[in-house]
Amino acid sequence: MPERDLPYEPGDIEEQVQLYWKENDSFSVTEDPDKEKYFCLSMFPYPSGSIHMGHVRNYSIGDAISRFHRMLGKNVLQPMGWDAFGLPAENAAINNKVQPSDWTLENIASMKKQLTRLGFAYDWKREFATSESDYYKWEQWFFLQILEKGLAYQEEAEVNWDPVDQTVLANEQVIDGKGWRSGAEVEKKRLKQWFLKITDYAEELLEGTDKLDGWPEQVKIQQKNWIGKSEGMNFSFAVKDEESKIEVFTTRPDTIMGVSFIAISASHFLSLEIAENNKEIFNFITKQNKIKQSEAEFAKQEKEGFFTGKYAIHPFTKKEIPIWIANFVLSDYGSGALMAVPAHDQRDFEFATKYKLPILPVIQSDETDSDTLDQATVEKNILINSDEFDGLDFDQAFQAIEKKAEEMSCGHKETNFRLRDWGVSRQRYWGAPIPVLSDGKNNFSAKDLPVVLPSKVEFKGVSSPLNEMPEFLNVEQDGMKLVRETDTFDTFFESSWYYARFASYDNDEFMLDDRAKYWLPVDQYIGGIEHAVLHLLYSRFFFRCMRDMGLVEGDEPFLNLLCQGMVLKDGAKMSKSKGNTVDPQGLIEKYGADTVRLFVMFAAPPEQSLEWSDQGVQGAHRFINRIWRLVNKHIQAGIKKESIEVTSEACKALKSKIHKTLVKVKDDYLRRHSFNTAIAAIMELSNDIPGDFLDSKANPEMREVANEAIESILLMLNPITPHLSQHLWWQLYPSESILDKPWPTIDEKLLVDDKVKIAIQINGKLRSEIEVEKDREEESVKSLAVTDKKIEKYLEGNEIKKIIYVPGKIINIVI
RNA sequence: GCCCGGGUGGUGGAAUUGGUAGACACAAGGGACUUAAAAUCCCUCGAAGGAAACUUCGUGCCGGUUCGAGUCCGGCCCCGGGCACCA
Repeated sequence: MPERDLPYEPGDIEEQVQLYWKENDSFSVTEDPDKEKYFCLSMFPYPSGSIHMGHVRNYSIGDAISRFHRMLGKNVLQPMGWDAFGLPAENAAINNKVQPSDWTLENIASMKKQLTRLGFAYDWKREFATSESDYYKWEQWFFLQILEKGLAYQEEAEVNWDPVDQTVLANEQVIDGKGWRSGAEVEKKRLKQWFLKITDYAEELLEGTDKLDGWPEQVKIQQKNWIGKSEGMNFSFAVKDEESKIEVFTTRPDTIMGVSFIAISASHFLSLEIAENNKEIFNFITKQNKIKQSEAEFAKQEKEGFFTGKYAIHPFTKKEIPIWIANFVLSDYGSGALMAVPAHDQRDFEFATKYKLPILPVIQSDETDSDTLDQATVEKNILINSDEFDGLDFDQAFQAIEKKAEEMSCGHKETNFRLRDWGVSRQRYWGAPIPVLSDGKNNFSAKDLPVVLPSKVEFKGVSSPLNEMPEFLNVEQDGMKLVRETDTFDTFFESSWYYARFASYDNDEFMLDDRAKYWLPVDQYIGGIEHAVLHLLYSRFFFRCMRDMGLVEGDEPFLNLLCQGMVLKDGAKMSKSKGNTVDPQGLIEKYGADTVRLFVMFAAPPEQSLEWSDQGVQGAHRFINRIWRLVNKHIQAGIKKESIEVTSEACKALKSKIHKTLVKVKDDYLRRHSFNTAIAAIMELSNDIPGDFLDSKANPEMREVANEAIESILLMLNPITPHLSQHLWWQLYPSESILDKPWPTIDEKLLVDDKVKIAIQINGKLRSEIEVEKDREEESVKSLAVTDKKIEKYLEGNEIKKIIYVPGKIINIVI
């Protein structure tokens, strides 16, 4: 019997348990064909220097899921790495005069220490940072494969340009249209940039979304909206007295007869043409084209436009339709022009109202008098005022209009996607260099050249180091003078395939090997909702590219997805800028890792935001102390493992409670990911152990059931408070590891009660309650209900109209 | 502006498929233990009325469906997040 070590000292216990894990290499896994594999992955962090509560929450959830699945006998892989390229390293370099690489490595070291202190079950041998050339050389190789397949191309694109600092700015570096350092008015600048043809996969990504059964509905909707497939028609409007034509795309070809103007964007070729001879329009489009606007800003701006003085010819009626330049037309969707139908589109309606343009209703609705309309009617319905198309519904009209347009060669059916190709070029230092050479006209793979960052280059706070290294920049290949690409990859490039590299982490010869086919797809992915679109969509795209190269099998990288909510304090998101952060480090030192983990898991369901509470942390700590005392009391009473028949009511009741709790907690962990209710159920069970069961004077039957309760509690808590569970398990079974203990076998017979409580309602209001045998006949239960003392007085003088009986639950008497 | 979430006691939350609203905690109040404090243990704890039994009301607001609605439907208000005016 080990020495009793009251009171609970988390620091010592956790250190001791973690040392045991380290010495036994407890979380190192390899491929095992005999076991079911389970790949549990939490989104890897950017190494900012120290972990925050969001990390603690994210990784506590991932660790609980990993440890639980290990108890189910699976071969569980839970790796961790570092998303190490990015802007903050450059900023720190400028501010602190350190190299981004040094700064990043230091941050990784301190964050790794913190994660280890929290006791997360990571297979650290697989750790990598994306800024290591051993990692990014593979994505450079991968990019060259993509390039050869024709999935990468160069094109001019707009960037934010700071004219004072002479540098490209990220969106977050633009504040109120000004550069964050210089304060200079930011300009749009066009640069040649690399794009990946994600649009080639648009249809497949969209179809795949529906098959993601393990993903939250809201994330799937966001992805679908982002891909944005819309089916409609393309119409070609001739410009009066001119050769040119305006192409428009519409999802509502049925409203073609209601077109009252054509709206074109400020960067449409016709706008630019007219601006040459019109100062006013020139100023208008210059203003529109000056700075890049976010979509939200674009949406909120007051509708503005200019009449071009030109007219388009309606393809069917040949009527003249004014052409307007309008600020609500996107330049990079469709053709940058649209047919405006104010009666049936709200934006068109607002514009038409402002500029007194005609509103022509062509779809039947309750309100068809255009003079009294106060908003557009967007619902599909029967066509009116549309000549030969009158009386048709949407589908019929679509067909008829399509046929006529085909005959007149002025339009055709078209499918449009919202999704645009992924621009991967960044004009930065701290990123993976794009491995391409150019002779000024053509691009060539930098296949036989070292593509890693040259180590002798010092970071000076300007874009790529290669810019300043003519001897490195200019190379000769087969007698041709070539120039090296100086841009680096978007950091989403690294995070789009890192999950796969964990499987083949030590392969020097190949990007991925057969081990990736064993481990992938990720069975459970956990991370913030802010990655609902970009990161997850790019990963799904890359996975398909890797599939098409035979590197991985299947279509999707992430089978199940859990998006955890934000951590709030005083109702606002915890952030440095708001100054409302709580440092996890201090809490871990004060209460221990188990308390912090227990609190973040108990305070809210994982998908919801979590309101921080210092008192809640104390509560979690108190519960751990209660378990500590409970187990110690139990051990002091003396454990005798004997299989004893359970006969007394109290013992039967507790045994039943144990098994019901085991079922609930397993379901909460496995299916519902409802850790807060799982913990609540464990608390209930621990409250339900009668005090005298833990007394040395208790009979063997009571002691036996108490022992079962204690063991179950430790096993159920193990995924959340692994140090406490392991330490106390050692008190019961010295030197036995709890990590691979299976989930206790559930005795189905104990889950069903002989007697059930039935609520009795009168007209839906609770009036009484009776207890009956669980398989008692319906008629018999009903007659018991109507003769119940409390019920009788309500029935007096009233006629029973109906009795509804929900077996085992409720009786409703309608009077 | 659009899209997606959410709104339940003093607080965090529970109610899993339309079936007893408030599980489990936190805070507060009262009590026990203690010389005292801390820790621990016990009791009370949605609102109003009532001595009590109990009654009425109550899940953002208004209406609907249903024997029965926190849960489903329609309309609205507020809060949070995302964004792409997608024609």
